[in-house]
Amino acid sequence: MSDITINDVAKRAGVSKATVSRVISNSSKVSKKTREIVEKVVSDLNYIPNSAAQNLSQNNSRIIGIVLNSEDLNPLLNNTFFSTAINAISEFLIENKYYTIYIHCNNSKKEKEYIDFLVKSRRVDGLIFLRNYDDESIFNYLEEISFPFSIIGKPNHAEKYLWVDNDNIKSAYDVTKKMIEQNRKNFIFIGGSMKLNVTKNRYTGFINALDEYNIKFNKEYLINAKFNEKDAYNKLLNIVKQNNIDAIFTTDDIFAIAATKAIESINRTDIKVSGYNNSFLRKYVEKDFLTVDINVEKLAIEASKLVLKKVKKEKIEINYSIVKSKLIEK
Amino acid sequence: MSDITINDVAKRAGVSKATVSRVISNSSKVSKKTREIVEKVVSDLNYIPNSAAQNLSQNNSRIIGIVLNSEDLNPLLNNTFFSTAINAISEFLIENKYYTIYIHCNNSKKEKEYIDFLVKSRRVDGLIFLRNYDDESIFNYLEEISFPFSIIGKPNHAEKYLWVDNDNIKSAYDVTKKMIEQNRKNFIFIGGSMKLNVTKNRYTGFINALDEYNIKFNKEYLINAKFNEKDAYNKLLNIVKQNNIDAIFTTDDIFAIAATKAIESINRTDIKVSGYNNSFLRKYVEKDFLTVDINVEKLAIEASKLVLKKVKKEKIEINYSIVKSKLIEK
DNA sequence: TTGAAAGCGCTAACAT
DNA sequence: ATGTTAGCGCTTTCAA
Repeated sequence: MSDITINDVAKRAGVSKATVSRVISNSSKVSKKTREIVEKVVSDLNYIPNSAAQNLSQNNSRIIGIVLNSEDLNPLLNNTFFSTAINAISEFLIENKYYTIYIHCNNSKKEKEYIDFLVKSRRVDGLIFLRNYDDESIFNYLEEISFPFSIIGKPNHAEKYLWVDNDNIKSAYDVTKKMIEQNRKNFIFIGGSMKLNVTKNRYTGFINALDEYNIKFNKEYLINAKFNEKDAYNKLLNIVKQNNIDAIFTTDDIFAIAATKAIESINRTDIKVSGYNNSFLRKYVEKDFLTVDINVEKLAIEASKLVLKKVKKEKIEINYSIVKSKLIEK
Repeated sequence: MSDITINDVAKRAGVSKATVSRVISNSSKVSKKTREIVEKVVSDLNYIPNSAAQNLSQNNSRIIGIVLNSEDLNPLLNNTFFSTAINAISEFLIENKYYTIYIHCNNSKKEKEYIDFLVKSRRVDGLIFLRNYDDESIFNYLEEISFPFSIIGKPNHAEKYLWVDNDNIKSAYDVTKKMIEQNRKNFIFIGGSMKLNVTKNRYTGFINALDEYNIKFNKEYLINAKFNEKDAYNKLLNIVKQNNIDAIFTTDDIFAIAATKAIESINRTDIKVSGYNNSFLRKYVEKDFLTVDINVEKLAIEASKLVLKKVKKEKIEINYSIVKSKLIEK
C-alpha cells in the first residue's frame, strides 16, 4: 500500500494541505486555477483521504448502524424483509456518502452494552432499528443522550421517536372488508404475539371492519402463534374442523400458507385466506390468497432519511412516515 | 453527549494518559494498584475510547467489509444464504472485536471504484466477497496491493487467494450416485450459468458419477437456466414430455422446486429430483426431493477466520477451507 | 485566496 | 512501572 496523504498532494501541487483540504471538501473559496492544479494531482496520485483522520477531526463516522435483535432473526429468515431492507438502506445511504454497519445482537441482554459501545466510541453517527420491541428502554436511553436513531415499526411512544410504518389498522380493515364483501362472516384471526404493535394494530383494523358490518368475532378464534408453520397449523386445524369457518385473516404469509395447507388437507378450500408481505412463497402453494405488500424498500429508505436528517441536524417537520401498503389480490 | 476522553480519565485517576491507554489495551506492565484505580475511574465515567482516534493512531479500522455484487442479489433473495451469511459473519467478527460494514454494489462498473475508495480511505481492514465471479480482476487488484480479503466460493485462480467452499464435485457425485443406485439412468441436469464455478463443479461431479456407471449423458438435457422459476420450468417441461426421463439433477432447490412442479403437472412424480441448499422452501412442495446442506454458517465463519488471519498478519498454512456439505434425504 | 498552526483523541517510542 | 512527547492525517481557525 502506498498510502498517499494530504501532504503528498500538497507538496506535489505546491500548495498547503489546508488548500488541498478545501479542494477535497469542495467548499470554501479556492481559485479556479489552484483547484484545477490540485484536482489534477489528486487524480494522478489517486488520493483518497484517510477516513479515520477525517472522522477524528470532524467528530463523526459517516456510518449508520442497522440493529437487529436476535429474537427477530428466525421470523426474518423465512422472509425477504431482512435482505430487502438491508440492501435498500445501504444503497440509499451510500448515495449519501454514508456506510452501514450491521449489528446483530445475538444476546438480548448485551444489546444495551453493544449499542452503548458503538455510540460512545463514536463508531456510528446514527442507528436504524429493524423492528420495534415491546421493551423501549433502549430507545429511551438513546433519546436521553440525544443520539440519532429511527425505527422501522411504530413504537409505543410514537410521539417521542423517529419511526416509519404502514397504516396497519387501515390495511387490515381493507383486507377484512374485502373478504366480508365476498360474503365471509365466520373469521379466524392468526397473528404473532399481541405484545407486538403490528399484531395489535392489524387486529384492531380487523375488528373495525367486522364492527362496521355488525359481525361479531368469537375470541376463541383468535390465535397467537409462534413464527413457525406447525404451531399455527395445529391450532387452526382444530377450530376449522369443528366450526363453521369461512375466512382466515392472518398477519403474515407464513401463517397464511400454514392456513392454506391446513384447509387443503381437509378439503375446505372454500375458505378464504389472507396474509401479509406479498411473499414469493405464495408461488409455492396451490391456492392463492389475499396479501398486503408493505413496501419494505420504501420503509427502509424513509427510515434512512429520517435518521440522516437527525444526524445532519436538519429540521424535521414530522417525526414519522407512513408508507402506503398495497392489497394484492392475485 | 458527554464525550469523556482519555484525558478526563487520566486526570481523575491521577495518572498519565499513557497509563490509561495501557490499562485499556490491557497490555504492558501496569501495577495492579494503578490498574485498579484506573479501571474504577473508567467504569465510573463509563469511558469508551474514541474509535476514530484509535484507528488513526493504529492505522486500522477494525471493520471488515462484506461485498455483494448486485448481479447476485436476485437469486439470493429467494434464499436464506444472504441473511444467514451476514448474521454468521457479523456474529463471529463481533466476538473478535471487529465490525462488519455491508456494501452492496448496485452498479457493477462502480464496484472497483467503491472498493478502491473503501480500501484507500482505510475504512475497512479486509473484505469478504459473498460470491466468486467470473471476472476476477478485482481480486487481482486487491492482491497486488496486498489488501486482505477472502472469497466464499472457489475462484479460478484458487492458489492465489483465500477462499472457502464445499467440495462441489464430490457432493454432486454423491447425489448423482444415490439416484443411480435407485435405478435412475436418464438424467436432466439443470444449473445456472456455466460461467459460475459452482455450476461447472457440480456438473463435473454429476458427470463423474454417470461415467463410473457407464451411463452416458445426452447434452441436449443440459439446461442452463436463469434464477427464476419459469425459465427452468419451461425448458424442462419440453424435454420431459418427449423423453424417457427418470431423474433430474439440479444445482439449486429453486430449480428443484420448479422441476417438481413441472413433473407434478404432468403426473410424472415417478421422476427423482435433487437440489442444493436445504431450503425451507422444500416445505412448500408436496413431493420431497434430495438436497445438499452446504452449511452456510460454517462457510461464513471460515471466510471470516481467513481474512482475519490475513489482517492480523498471522501465518496462514492453507489458503482455503473446504466445508463439509451434507446430503439430506428427507 | 492561501498558509501556518493548533487540535481532534489516541498510541507508542523513548526516557526515567 | 510510569510519564513525556511526538506523531497518526485530517479540518479549521486565525492571520496574512
